[in-house]
Amino acid sequence: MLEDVLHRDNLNQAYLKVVQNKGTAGVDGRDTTELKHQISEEWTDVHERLLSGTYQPSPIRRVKIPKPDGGQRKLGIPTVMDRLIQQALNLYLQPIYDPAFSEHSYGFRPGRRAHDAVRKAKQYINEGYTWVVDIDLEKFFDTVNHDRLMRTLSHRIQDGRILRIIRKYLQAGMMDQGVTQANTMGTPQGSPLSPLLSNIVLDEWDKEMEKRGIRFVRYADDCQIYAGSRKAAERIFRKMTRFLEKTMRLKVNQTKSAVDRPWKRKFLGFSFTASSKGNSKIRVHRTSLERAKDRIRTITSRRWSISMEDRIKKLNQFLVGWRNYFALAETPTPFRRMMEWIRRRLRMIRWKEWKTPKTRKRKLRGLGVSPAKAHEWGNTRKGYWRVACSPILHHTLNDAYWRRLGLKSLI
DNA sequence: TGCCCAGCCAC
RNA sequence: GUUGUGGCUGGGCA
Ligand SMILES: Nc1ncnc2c1ncn2[C@H]1C[C@H](O)[C@@H](COP(=O)(O)OP(=O)(O)OP(=O)(O)O)O1
Ligand SMILES: [Mg+2]
Repeated sequence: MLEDVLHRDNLNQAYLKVVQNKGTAGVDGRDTTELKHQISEEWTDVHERLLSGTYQPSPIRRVKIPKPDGGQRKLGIPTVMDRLIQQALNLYLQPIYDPAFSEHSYGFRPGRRAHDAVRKAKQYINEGYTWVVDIDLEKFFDTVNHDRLMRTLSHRIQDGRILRIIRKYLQAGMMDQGVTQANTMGTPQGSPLSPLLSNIVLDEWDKEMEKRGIRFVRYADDCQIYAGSRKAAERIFRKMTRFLEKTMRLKVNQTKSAVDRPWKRKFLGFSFTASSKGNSKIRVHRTSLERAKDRIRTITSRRWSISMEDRIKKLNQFLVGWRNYFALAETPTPFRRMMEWIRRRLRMIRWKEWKTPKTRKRKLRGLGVSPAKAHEWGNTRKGYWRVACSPILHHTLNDAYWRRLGLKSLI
């Protein structure tokens, strides 16, 4: 019921999410800090029009951002008011739809992690299904068919007012450089409701695969299907391509999709080691490792004026976060070599704040080092480095290392 | 247990 | 200039 969507508690939660996301303004130029004020001024009117079915959402704002593969991602940013309403719809619809989704679907779903999807994939491979049909959809969100989506929504949602609001959001159009344009397909990349809608769309595909007893793992539009032979995999690929394009009206991305061995493919940032004895292991895919190196290069770039301490803090929090996700890998990631590489890069930077022994000693004292030790270590750059910076980097490798040096905390 | 902040990853 | 969903890590507050 629409009244449940617009209930105080639901709206309050939706409001908090919009504000805490700290996103930027939509076409009306109002940002999240103004939302409270905007609600107090406009909500009674908006609420009225939502109930009477005369609410008209604003068009989305087009923003293009670079994709990791070099392409462009076209974001569609709704106004904060529309984000609030969509958050409320999402909070209401998520618990209705999510429990009915497939066990093998992992993307955009509460309580489900990419790690579980990768573990499941590994299990299939080690059960002997060593051929994979790797399917990715082309411009997935942008190609979602409105009529099909609305029809599937109408199966579970009785309240026609909710359906009409969702349809209005799908048809809200976009505004680019002052020109508004209507749109006939797709759900905006950047709308709070889009991820759930996309899962509602692809749930039909999940059900189709389950009906055929296919072993698969899906994360958003990235689906891995496992088979025992190349022939079987290719047959599934043809069947699924036909299903997706003919009956679902979506497009299979020919350059990103393929039938191959799992260890030749990337899935959620990981890949696998080759094995014919059911002994494949999870490893970090090289492109993910390259992206990490790129990030480190920019943090340790000489052209970036930032204090050494801040640089190391940034580096450390990146490495800790990065490693946390990729710790799932079972092959030893070359962390030690990476650390050496990072240290070499940092040493090449001329840090002017450490020019004199005096400033170095004062810093060490501030870190809780005894006067005698501060004198000893602060005299040389090398000594300062070893005590004040190196342990932080080492910390990501070995927690015991810097405790040994008698430093409690640098961060 | 709840809330807030910073960040990382997937899509 | 960068939206969204979901997950996770670290820190802080009571
Ligand atoms: N940063 C993001 N913000 C919002 N939505 C996103 C973001 N990244 C991915 N998505 C959503 C929208 C995409 O259509 C969907 C699948 O991602 P992805 O396959 O990388 O792109 P895509 O399917 O739109 O283009 P491509 O043709 O390159 O596959 O996930
Ligand atoms: Mg895609």
